[in-house]
Amino acid sequence: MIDMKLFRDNPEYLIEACKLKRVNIDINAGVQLYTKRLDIISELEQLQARRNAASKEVGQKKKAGEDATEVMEEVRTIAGRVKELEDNRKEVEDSLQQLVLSIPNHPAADVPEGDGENENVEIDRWGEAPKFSFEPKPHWELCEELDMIDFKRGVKLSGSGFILYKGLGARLERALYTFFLDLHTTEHGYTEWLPPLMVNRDSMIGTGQLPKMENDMYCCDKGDDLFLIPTAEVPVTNIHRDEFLPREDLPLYYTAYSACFRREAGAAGKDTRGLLRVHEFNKVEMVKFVEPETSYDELEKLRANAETCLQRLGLHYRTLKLCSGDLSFSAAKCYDFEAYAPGVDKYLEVSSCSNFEDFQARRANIRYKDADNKTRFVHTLNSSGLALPRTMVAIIESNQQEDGSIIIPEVLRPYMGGLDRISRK
RNA sequence: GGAGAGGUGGCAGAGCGGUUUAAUGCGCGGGCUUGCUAAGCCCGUGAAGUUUUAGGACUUCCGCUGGUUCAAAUCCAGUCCUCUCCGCCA
Repeated sequence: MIDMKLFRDNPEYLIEACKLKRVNIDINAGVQLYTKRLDIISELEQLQARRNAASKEVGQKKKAGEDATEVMEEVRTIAGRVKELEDNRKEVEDSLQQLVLSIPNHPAADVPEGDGENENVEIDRWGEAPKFSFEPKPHWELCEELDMIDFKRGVKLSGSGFILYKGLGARLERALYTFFLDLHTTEHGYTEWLPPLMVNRDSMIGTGQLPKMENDMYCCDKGDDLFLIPTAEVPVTNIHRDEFLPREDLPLYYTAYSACFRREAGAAGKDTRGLLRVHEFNKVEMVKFVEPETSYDELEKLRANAETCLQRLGLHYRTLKLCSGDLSFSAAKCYDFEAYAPGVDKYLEVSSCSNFEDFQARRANIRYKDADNKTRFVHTLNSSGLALPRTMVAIIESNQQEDGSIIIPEVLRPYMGGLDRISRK
């Protein structure tokens, strides 16, 4: 249940959040609903108090053998009015709930204000773009030539945006997510999970995909009301939904590999060639549950963990700090990492690294007791580490040779049976 | 899919229409006493909300949603989940 207090405490804050995130919502309507709700509750509680007392009185009178009809009649009258008020209350709370769920998180103070991706700020670059003595090819050509991906049959099976990996292509995919998982579990201190790929509605609301993004989610609605996860963030963050976390367990570091499913509604035709934008892809995700005071330090550590993935693979990349208008619905602050792919000559987003503060914890009701034994919401964070298709693009295009072969990054070779290059047959 | 059993506080587990103000135990917190690989005793101990200068007061919550009743943890219906057995099946 969302914290309704938001309305009373600081509507201006919510209005500002909507403005910065470029979301159009009438907060004042919510404030009115909130006030109305308080009035209803106030009358309701007085009546309930009287009813409880009177009911007890009936019991006592009956036990003493006295006549209780008068009190019984009073309770009956009260019960009618109570029913009426409860109906009103439910109606008001449903509307309010709907509104509260559609308010985005407020951006952190150091997030630049801006409209969209053009106003994101590049804050760092690592490595250098590879140089070629020949014209580098795009990955879709290389993958076809090296028999790594069967694009045509993938389309036959499921439609555009579904990838059929083959041979060493499939092996490289497996090598990549295995490498990431090993890195996070052995060097970065994360616990590995393997979650369900379908989750219920409560889970989708908990992390903030619903209600806003319902159109972008694959839904299995043959009476099941289940959704295919768009990221492992959803099941992994919801592991602790409706739970109290022992303070001594914090911070919790979780990682999970999963397939991810996105309808990408409205994105057709835009940078969709090859592996650039697909409906189903593999990803390794990192999720943290931390005490609020530490969450921005944890964000920097998380960021370093994600960057380690790119650095070990030897990929040139840049780091962006997202502006308010490009931040996701749930995020307070977010870094994007974009790997350079020379074949398409583009920087491709391979990871998003976000602090959600208590936004998801409020929706998913994830709490802990602080040092003063006060009940508080934890802060949640997550980062891809990494999303595979575009990482694959960057690896393939960056490591291509004039003869059309691809050099396999050293860290992946143990996962490729020692193979150091993928060549034409 | 069929049949049965069950879902109560951090945990275990009573209660099965009206002093339930949810027993009792464990755990946890505080205090006292005594010291010999320790224990004993006492007190306290769920969440959300409203209200009060304070102490406190009030409401809601016994899986969830409805219903019956003057009154529901307790009765009824639906639903979700767990367990046992049967069936089917990778």
